[in-house]
Amino acid sequence: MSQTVDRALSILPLLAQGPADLGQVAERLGVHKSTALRLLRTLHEHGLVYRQEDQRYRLGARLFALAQEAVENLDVREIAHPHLVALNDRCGHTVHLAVYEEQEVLYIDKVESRYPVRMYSRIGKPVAITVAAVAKLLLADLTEPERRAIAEKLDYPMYTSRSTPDAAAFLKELAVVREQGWATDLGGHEESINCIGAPVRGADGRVVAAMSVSAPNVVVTAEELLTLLPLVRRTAETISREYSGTNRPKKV
Amino acid sequence: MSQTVDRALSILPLLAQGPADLGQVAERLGVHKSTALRLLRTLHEHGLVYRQEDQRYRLGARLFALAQEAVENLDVREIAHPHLVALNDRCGHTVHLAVYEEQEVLYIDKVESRYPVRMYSRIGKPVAITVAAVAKLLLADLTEPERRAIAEKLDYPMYTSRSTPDAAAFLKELAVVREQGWATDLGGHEESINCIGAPVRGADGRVVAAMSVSAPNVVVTAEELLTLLPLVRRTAETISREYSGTNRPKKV
DNA sequence: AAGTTTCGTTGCAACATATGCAACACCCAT
DNA sequence: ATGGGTGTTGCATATGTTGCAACGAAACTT
Repeated sequence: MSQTVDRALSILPLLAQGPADLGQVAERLGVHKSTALRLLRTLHEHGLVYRQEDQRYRLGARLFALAQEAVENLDVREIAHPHLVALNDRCGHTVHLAVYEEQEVLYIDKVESRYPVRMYSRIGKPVAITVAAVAKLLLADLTEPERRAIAEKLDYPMYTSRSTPDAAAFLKELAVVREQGWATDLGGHEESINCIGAPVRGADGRVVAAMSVSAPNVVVTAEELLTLLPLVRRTAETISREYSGTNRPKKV
Repeated sequence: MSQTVDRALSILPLLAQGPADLGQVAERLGVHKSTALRLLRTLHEHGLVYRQEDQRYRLGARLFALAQEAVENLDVREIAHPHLVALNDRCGHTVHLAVYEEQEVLYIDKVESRYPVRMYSRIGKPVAITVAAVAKLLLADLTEPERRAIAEKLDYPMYTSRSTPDAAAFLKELAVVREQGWATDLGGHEESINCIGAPVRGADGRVVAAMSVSAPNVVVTAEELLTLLPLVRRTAETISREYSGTNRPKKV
């Protein structure tokens, strides 16, 4: 763990929230302005940070290029995408694809129902890990000690009265999900939104990604949403088959 | 310029080419293995780098998350987006939005005609700078010495027989674009694809982004596409107005 | 199975490098 | 003019980073 690099990298999420000037960066990093300046300069040279005309800093172009390459290396996404679209065509609801990476669950694709162009809205943002259907699916596939370790490290915010309250309940839920091969989130994150999900598996049977369909209560009830379960599971299995079949052995 | 940070950041483009193990990273950085290890660890803690099962490193999904968050905060894009969609609704063709940054032109938004969900495909990727209509528009707005400096640094790949052949031709084209306030790419990148574009200007009149409409020959001829020019220019002007109007004075 | 190579990891001492300070330069407002 | 607000530079100190060498573990050979 390198202190200097650590500080420099801490600037990135800070700037992701919006442009900031030198003083703000220094303050939020807890370092002297001159130090912040030099770190920013280095980031700037690598194109990760951009300096706009008012001299404030924000994230730069190269970061986007890198991110693009990073996501291209996730070939699950490419394979899954057309199937997610097809699913969206049939049911009309929002479809998500997520992966587990380093103690986090991240959406890597999304097809939205009403506003097809508003796709970016949440991709890349960390998922509410204790309640989301995709998170349960991904965590349920870890080994028992891993699950336990993570469950105990997590916070359990009560987004709603139906949110997972604590580690014990979470582990129990994971066991259920693990056995039944699918997962739900019924109003656990937002009171009026329900969600059903299924796992995408690699050739060795391990879960490499998870997909879900979300819809608000006002459109369909939880019961109606659950009738889509076979369709969702079938889609996930189709993706799994294609992913395990056409792929080079060692990936993601 | 911080050496430590500089080395750490140099790892990212290196990994963008594909996964690498510790030894490879150390060698290509020209540092000792232990040094590379510590740098990688720091990158890892910030999620920029992911360690796959065979212990090799690759770019992490967090990068994607950061970029995503940053893109959301780019307000040109937010303001322009609905107008791009409206334009797409009317003409049916692919619509692009691009910005210039640090010697590069990048697409930051795209509304595609046939495959509305395939939006991600190229966003964030550098544009073919010597031929694309949006690139001409963005570069044409720079000062004369800047244009000359860039034009001389560029390569001029002959994608097709109509591609811009050299710096002289490029500068001449920029002068034309600058004066007429719009640009075209008629088969300069791909033989069968034509493109027309217009600039988005900020409060001070400077070009902050450029938009374009693209369509293949088989759908509409170049002449037919040109009839859309007034519509495209009007859209760009609408975005410009909204952008300069509702915003605090100093912004990208 | 034992030997051998390869790769990742750790502790440590020496050095190089990042740090905070203080002073300067600059712009905008009063 | 003058004051507060920026961003920027040179410098001496010491903090943090570096390479080394040795360890451990796993993979491959024999």
